[in-house]
This record gives sequence, structure tokens and C-alpha cells, in this order.
Amino acid sequence: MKVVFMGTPDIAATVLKAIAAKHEVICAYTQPPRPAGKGLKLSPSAVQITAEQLGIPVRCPISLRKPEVQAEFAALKADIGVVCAYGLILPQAVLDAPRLGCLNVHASLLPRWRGAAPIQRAIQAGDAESGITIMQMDAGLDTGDMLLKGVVPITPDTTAGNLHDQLAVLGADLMLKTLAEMPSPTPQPTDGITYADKIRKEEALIDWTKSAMQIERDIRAFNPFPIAYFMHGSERIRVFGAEVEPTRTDAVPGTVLDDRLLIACGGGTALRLTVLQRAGKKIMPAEDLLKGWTLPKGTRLAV
RNA sequence: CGCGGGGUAGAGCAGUCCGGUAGCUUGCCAGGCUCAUAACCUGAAGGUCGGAGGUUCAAAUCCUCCCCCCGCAA
Repeated sequence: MKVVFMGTPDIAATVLKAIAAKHEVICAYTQPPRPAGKGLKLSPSAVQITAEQLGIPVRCPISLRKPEVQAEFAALKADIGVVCAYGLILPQAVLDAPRLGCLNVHASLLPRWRGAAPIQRAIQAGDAESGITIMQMDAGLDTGDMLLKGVVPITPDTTAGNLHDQLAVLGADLMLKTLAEMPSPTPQPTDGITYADKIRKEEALIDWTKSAMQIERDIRAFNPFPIAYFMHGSERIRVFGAEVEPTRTDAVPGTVLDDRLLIACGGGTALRLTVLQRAGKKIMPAEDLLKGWTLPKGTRLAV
């Protein structure tokens, strides 16, 4: 099949690679290169890099609203559009242009977690499972009819990073299956709908008044981006791992309870930080960090 | 020229401003001690101070160039 691909980050690149191996990808749409990294160099998206390696033409329109952009899209005369984390709204004209419309790889078990950050929100919410839904796109936000689903369990070790990687592989797999078998669409259930808001940078600042359990989930949900952190004086310390401690405390949330990074949280709970990174330093286990640095018992971290 | 931190013993750090014997904590090894603790005591090993030049009687420290790691920002 003649496929036009639309996507931007790693998960989309994985899907693109898989599809390109079995189908003719005639063009890849992705977000334009953005300044990133230490020199603020212009960096192409993961999809652009992959597409170029595969010799697939790349287009990076800022928006799909303009008639000429839509005309270019239609001129591809694709059989089908495959969309995965593209980051742009697809106008009806674009959705309708390919002969078979557009399919979307969405990283949740719809209708739960429609929207931008389904992977992270599922972990934060303490869901037992996540997954992939392949759907026929319509004009709504992740409201299209479902074609195929796959489930991935969320465990105490699940981070947004490793869940993302699993979902990328699963998503690629399911999309290939969908293209091969074209299963009949089922409408999404009308109950169980939730929305996964975009992750905002501010959310990464740890709020010690939350329960230890919630903070621990947040830490996993925000890894590898944007990474949960707290401030100690003017120093920013990022937290990559923590364990909920069974002890109860009546200390004010944010109070350091011992010399080994046990922090009082909301509701009398306590969280032990296990993997951290000081600004400019490497990520290290608490054990190593504490050899040359201390967060003294009794310190009150800002909440 | 986006802003900034860092590279010193296996690990984590101090020392650099103000040049003069290579330090701390921890780990490892040996021994002792304890009902017990991330236990405690004693002793020992372990370092081309990221690299190359330069200045100097003398450089981890001052000057020049280079390599590598990381935070912010996006």
C-alpha cells in the first residue's frame, strides 16, 4: 500500500521503520527541526532522521490549515495515512485525502487517556495496564472508531521511558497487522473516557504534600521527561527513583527524617529517595551521592 | 557565539581565588571488639590530579589549546 506517514518523536519513528519495511511510504510529515541541545543547534525530529535514513521524502509544514499544504498532501494520492504522535491537528480535508482515510496509533487503551500524554498519565493514575489502540481517525480528539488493541501491564518498575519503548514496538506491530487485515471498526465506549493533559514543566517540581505513593508514581511518570525534582536552597536536585517507606510520621511534609534521604510526605507517609542527580553531576544511587554530600536530618524542603 | 556546573584513590567529594609533602568520607584488604546497629576500634593497600604545551627553583593550583560528562533553556 502507498502510505503517507505523519509523526514526530521516537515512538513514531519506530512505527515508521516497521511500516517502511512492508509498505511503500511515499512521504513522511513531521514537525520542523527545532533548536535543542547545548549549542541550541537545529535538531530534526526522530521521524525526520529515520525517514532520511530510509530515503523517504520529508515534509515539515508548520500547519496543515493552508489550502496549498492540503493540496500537496492530496496530490500524493496515498492509499492510507498513518499518524502517530504528530503534534498537529489534521483538518477534515487531510483526513479525507487518502483513499482509506487516516489511521492513528494511540498509546492508551481508549477511551481512557485520550489526548497528548497518555503514557505518563496512566502511570500517575496508578493504572494496572496501558496499551495501544489503533483507530480510524475522525475530527474529534482521539474519538475515532477502534480497529485493534494491545495491552501492556504497568508494574512497580514501569517508567514512562520503558513503557514508551514497549508501546512503540507493540504499536508498530499492531499497525502492520491492521494494514494487513483491515479489521472492522468498533465505536469507542461512551463511558470510561478520560483525558491525558499535556505534561507541564511545573508538574515536575515535587509537591511533598502529596502522598508518598503519588510522588513515587509521578517520579516514574516523569522519567525520562521532564524528571521530577526538588529544590534544596538554590540547588535543583532531580529524582529518578524512590521507594515508599512503610513508616508513619507526623512531621510536616518536606521534612528530612534521617540522614539517608527519607522525606516526610502528605498524610503522614514517607518516601525514601534512591536515585538522584545534582545539577551538573551524573545520575547516581543515593548510596554514592551520600558519600560526599548530605541532606541533613531536620532539613525542611520547600513544598 | 544561548546561560551554567564538572573531570583529583574502586565510589562520592574537598583542595584551585592566594603555587610549596595528595586530603576527607566511603568501599576494599588484614586484625580486634560487640546480644545488637548504615555498628565500633586499630592497621594496610590504593592517585600519570581528563590530555598537550607554556610560565616558574617549584604547578592539582597560573596562562594557552584540546578531549569528555552534565544541569538550565528549547
